[in-house]
Amino acid sequence: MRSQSTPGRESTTIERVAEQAGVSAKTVSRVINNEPGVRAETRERVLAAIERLDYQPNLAARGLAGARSFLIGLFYDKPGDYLSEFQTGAVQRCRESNLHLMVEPLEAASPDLSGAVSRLIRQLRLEGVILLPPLSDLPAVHSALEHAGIPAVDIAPMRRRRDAPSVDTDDRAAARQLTLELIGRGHRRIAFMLGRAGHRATEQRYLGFSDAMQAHGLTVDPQLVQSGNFEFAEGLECARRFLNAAERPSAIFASNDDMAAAAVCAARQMGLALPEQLSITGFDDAPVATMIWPQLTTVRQPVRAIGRIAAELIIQHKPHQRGWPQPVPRPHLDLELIVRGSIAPAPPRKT
Amino acid sequence: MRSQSTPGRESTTIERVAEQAGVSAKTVSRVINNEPGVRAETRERVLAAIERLDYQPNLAARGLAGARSFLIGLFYDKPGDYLSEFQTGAVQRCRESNLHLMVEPLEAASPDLSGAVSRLIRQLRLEGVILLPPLSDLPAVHSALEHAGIPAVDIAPMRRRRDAPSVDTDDRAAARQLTLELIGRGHRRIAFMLGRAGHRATEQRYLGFSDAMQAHGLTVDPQLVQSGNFEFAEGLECARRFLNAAERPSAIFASNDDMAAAAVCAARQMGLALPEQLSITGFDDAPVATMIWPQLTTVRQPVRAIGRIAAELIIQHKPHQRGWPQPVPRPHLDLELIVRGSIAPAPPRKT
DNA sequence: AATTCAATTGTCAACGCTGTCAATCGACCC
DNA sequence: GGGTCGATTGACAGCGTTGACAATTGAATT
Repeated sequence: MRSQSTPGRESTTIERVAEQAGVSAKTVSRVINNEPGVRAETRERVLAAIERLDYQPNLAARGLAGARSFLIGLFYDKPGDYLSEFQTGAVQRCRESNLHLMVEPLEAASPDLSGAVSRLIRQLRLEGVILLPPLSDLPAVHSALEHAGIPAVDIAPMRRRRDAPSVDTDDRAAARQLTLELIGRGHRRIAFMLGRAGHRATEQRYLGFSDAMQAHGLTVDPQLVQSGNFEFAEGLECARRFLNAAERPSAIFASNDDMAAAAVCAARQMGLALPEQLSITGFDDAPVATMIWPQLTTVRQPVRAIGRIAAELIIQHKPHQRGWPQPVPRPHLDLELIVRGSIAPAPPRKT
Repeated sequence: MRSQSTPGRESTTIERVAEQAGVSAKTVSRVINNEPGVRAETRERVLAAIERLDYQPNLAARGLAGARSFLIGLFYDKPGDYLSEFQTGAVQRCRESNLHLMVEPLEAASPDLSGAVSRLIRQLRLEGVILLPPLSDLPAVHSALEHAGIPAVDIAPMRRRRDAPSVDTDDRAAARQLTLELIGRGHRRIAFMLGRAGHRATEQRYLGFSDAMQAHGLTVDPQLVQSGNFEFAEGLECARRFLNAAERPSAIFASNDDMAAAAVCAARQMGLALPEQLSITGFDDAPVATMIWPQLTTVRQPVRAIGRIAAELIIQHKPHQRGWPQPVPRPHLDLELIVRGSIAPAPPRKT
């Protein structure tokens, strides 16, 4: 035998299982891969042997010999709370199919993005890739992946690609609903804080807001639509501008919770009573939503579920069909409106 | 040739590079692995060929043929903001050595924890594993790893294992320093909110607090030391108990920012002016620290750097030396005290 | 009983690389 | 000129699994 570096660690091979079960290695392989054409009784016997020997197939060997690699890539740009939540969902789904997730941070702004992607996929032979925004909108990434013939799932992309699956939630509908909560409480003059440009969420949330306002014949004051870039700091500035406007809004709809938290701070610093004098809504149900007072009315994103579905889409994709079937899967996910203390009936209008 | 499932995707092999460079495959392998005993000129030639052909060695093949797998595992229990930050640091370091990180969530409470660990390492042949708390303190995990002869780095473990490396920060010193900031502002009656039991941070932060109090001859009222379990909700309860105490503390030291945010909420609901009537400190410099008003005085954890170092330790570990060298590496990391608006001089004492 | 055919199982090579060990090279020495 | 020795390089056999294809089995059919 060849000297193994890890002393004494001979792990069971498929050969040993075959011996135990009294079949050939190939048959064991068939059982492992759930291939058809194995008699039930034989399958049982093999399964028992696997169990008895506590056999685990070697991933590297499977990857080398076969067409599959059992590896899925998760490419992201910036870390964040939602990332770990998302990846946990994705890993869960992977486990059910004996796949593994390789997380790879990628500089969205890097000049050699497509080179980096190309190197990764050739090195790892990924079976598929999940792209988190803003990577899900970068042509450099898409083309490298497509060139290699590797299926990719876009998460919340700005523009859906033809023949490519994506996972996203109906932010527009949720934003509409959230806005209706404000309108229903008598708010008429509502400020809207936009997110970062180039994100689907930014666009959709504004559209939903707009829908609701229009449906009620309310006009949106352009001065009350400004960007906070999804960041607390910029949200703070933005909120101050809103609150110093000639005619103060009675509510602020922030496109994410961080900015909503900023609005809370700004309002408090100006001595406004919350939520009596100003209603505030956020989006995402981020940790901060319940760590401030008043707690934010917001929309919960099923982040873990989205991760799970993204993995599911890759897994469902049949390797031999290059490209995706028509129609491309478009799973639907429901958002949950969460009403908390940060909104209240609009104060009586000063004449 | 054997039919590849990915049509037309013939990636360059080591053989092709060898041909280009006019050497044998083995020599190319030597260059790739930085093995000694290759003439400089030859090395150049091979490197040039690799460059020209844009060759990427196949990970599965390397893993199968050689003693290494080029895979490091990151085992965690619960996702969270710090996880994605940590893993990003770890991946960065891995990249520099052409390694990859496999993230694997593991149920700390699972009855078959050691089985799960054992299956993972046999399937993946991990070169090393990074254990995030609380996994870094579970004997089931350690023993499975040790049994397989796989090096593991414990992150912030409660008890350091003999002959096993760990990465942690000097929370005790930082907590001491933070407490001194309070004492220096005249605070004498300070409440301490503990974290979750079984975490090193919980223990060390309290000790640091205790150190500082003792150094100044201040007594710690046992009624003012209670646990908020590192969670906002429980922190809220805990803060209320502190603030309703017969003699109210003039400051609260919360063991993390989430609980500090809870203290802020609790105080505000009781109508206290912050920070004039109550100073509050947190720990970690979590996102919430700067998203509330007043912003939290806290301690920044170099999370990404810790991740990087954890990977470094695994990488430095020489595979042929089973176990770790004496003395086991104990890298030192500095914490950064960040003074923000949540602390102020103690109000004059009533009497 | 011979034939047929689908179902089941096995044989063998190959996946792309590295470990082992042998071969070659070239400088240096007697 | 031949010999010696360390430095380089190469030949070759796997690593553990799966793909292609051949072999075997056994029930149904003639």
